[in-house]
Amino acid sequence: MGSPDFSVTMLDALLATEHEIVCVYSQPPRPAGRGKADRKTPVHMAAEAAGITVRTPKSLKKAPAQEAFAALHADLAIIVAYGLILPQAILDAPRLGCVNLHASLLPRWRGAAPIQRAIMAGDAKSGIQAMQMDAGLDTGNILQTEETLLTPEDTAETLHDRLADLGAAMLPQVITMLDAGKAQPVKQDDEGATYASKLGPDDQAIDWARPASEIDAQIRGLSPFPGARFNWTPDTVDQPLRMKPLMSICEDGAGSKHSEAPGTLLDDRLLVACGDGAVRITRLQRPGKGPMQADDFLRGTKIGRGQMFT
RNA sequence: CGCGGGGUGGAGCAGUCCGGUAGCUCGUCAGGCUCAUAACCUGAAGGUCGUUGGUUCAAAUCCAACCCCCGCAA
Repeated sequence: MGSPDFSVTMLDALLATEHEIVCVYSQPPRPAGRGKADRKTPVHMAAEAAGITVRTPKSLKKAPAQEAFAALHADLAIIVAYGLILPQAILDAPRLGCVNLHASLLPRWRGAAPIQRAIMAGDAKSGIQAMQMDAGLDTGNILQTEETLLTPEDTAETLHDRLADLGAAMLPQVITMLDAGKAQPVKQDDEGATYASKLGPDDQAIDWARPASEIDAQIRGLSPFPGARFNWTPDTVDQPLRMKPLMSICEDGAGSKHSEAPGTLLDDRLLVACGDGAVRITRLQRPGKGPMQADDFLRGTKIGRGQMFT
């Protein structure tokens, strides 16, 4: 069970094993992209391409859907970023239970957007974990963990890809362990739990008055989707442009002291004054355009020291 | 038929409203200067202005259709 690209990586890993995949569950096709036409999820398409039966119920709370699931007589269910709550009846159906792969080091970042939240919070490390699902939100017992250290160059994209690869490598081991009855589930410590709530517009808007380190983390944590954003009004235009920074470097060391108002450009190469320190934007996107390196942007744009971002 | 932005030498852009010699910041190539350089100077190559049709003496620019790219709480 899964929906986005992240889950496709795990599906591919399963396809490479000897195990039989009796059915794939995914979110129903939804209006998306240009034209808002209904689109199948990445998992849906990948499963079809592999010739596997796909089911896309809107909910699993009702008896018919639960009976249909039980009728599969699956040994095990693997859930990766599926997006639906699984009622107890579903959790109990497979002989070996339901295993969830979650992209954080639980109990930190339970919930919807663990990858982005980890970077936005400036965490030193992240990871992916296999967990025996229970009725709570990402509260099940941990079966296996793979950690990875975060660097100042990491974005949601790089971490996403890295965790997907780690998860794909880990998944077959977990299944083998469960099948052999050798799994050793470890209880989570609810004390340190934090929640990775869904990303919204408030998460995207940059407040230049905040410290440089936080703004840098925000930019990278939301890159490339959905993207942080700020407004810039060029001299030649009267409407502010909604700019989307995709990569940045935090410059909050000794040499970055300044007395400019937050949002002011401190040089001609996109060094922006923050409440504390400054952030240099190194990759960005302007409305209607594709992502570009700061160098390319500067070549075609009149912008320099003293201008203001809001 | 959801809304919107855009396609101009290799890159990023201006020019389009108000038709009249294809421009800017770079890159590339050649030469020069320099102990030296991603620096500086001189010169050169490189473009059917997304496509097709229309209007016009004349279209990147105005009109129509089509193709492709991008953003909109993923």
